[in-house]
Amino acid sequence: MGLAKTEIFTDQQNQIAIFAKAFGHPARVAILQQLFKMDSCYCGSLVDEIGLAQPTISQHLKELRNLGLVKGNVEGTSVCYCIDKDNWTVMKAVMGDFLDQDLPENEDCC
Amino acid sequence: MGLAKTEIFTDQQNQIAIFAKAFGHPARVAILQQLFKMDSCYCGSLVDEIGLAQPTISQHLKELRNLGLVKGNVEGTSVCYCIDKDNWTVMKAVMGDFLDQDLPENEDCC
DNA sequence: TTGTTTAATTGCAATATTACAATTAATAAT
DNA sequence: ATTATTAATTGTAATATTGCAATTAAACAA
Repeated sequence: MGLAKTEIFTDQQNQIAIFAKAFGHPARVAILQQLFKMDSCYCGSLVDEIGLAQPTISQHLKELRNLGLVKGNVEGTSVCYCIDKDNWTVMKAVMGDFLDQDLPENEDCC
Repeated sequence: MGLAKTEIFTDQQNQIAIFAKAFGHPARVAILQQLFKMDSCYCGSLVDEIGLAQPTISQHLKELRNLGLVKGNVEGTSVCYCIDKDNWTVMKAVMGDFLDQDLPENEDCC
């Protein structure tokens, strides 16, 4: 069908998947890395830096904004984007709980 | 188009996106959590546990296997799956470098 | 007001993903 | 050999994602 059956999963599982999806495209990874590097950035700078068309970058920014990982500040005709530190911390905690799982040392079937 | 322009991104950015995509579906998150919890698991057990059809689980397992996060061991008519600890560690390092970025404390445009 | 600049939105085409029924493959059991 | 069990594969339908041209919106500048 193409649509995930989210209702059969826990909120935690769905939230991990939603955050992970945000990082599931290299353009969004690049945007976030650039925002970390520059502390803040304009949409046009990201277009120049990354090399995708302006509507494409704008669309990826929208997804990151909707997730709360990025926030934007209107400055005249420009919009200055930056990482939302608080939500980044929340995301890191959620992903960390998942990624930092550990297996018991003993058994291993494979 | 629907296909990411991977050639304009760094290997690191693409690799982060590929790993993240693996976690971008709650079924794969659930499968991995179950494998951590049980240490190992049969495909049929995952079908019962998660509640998606057998071909669907099998397909998700295949993706996780192709990425190297999971490995399978044939035991008669069953296949025992478990986490590939070594590759999980590699993945954690790659994702960690990305997630643990820090901003300078001072400036903040937004 | 009229242009200029910057970013968001719309519309569309192409590809990817998700899900499952039906089938096939492989091994074990009788 | 036949049957049962388990998982992979195939085929197909539905939805999602990606990318960009064209357009629109909003703020500033002259």
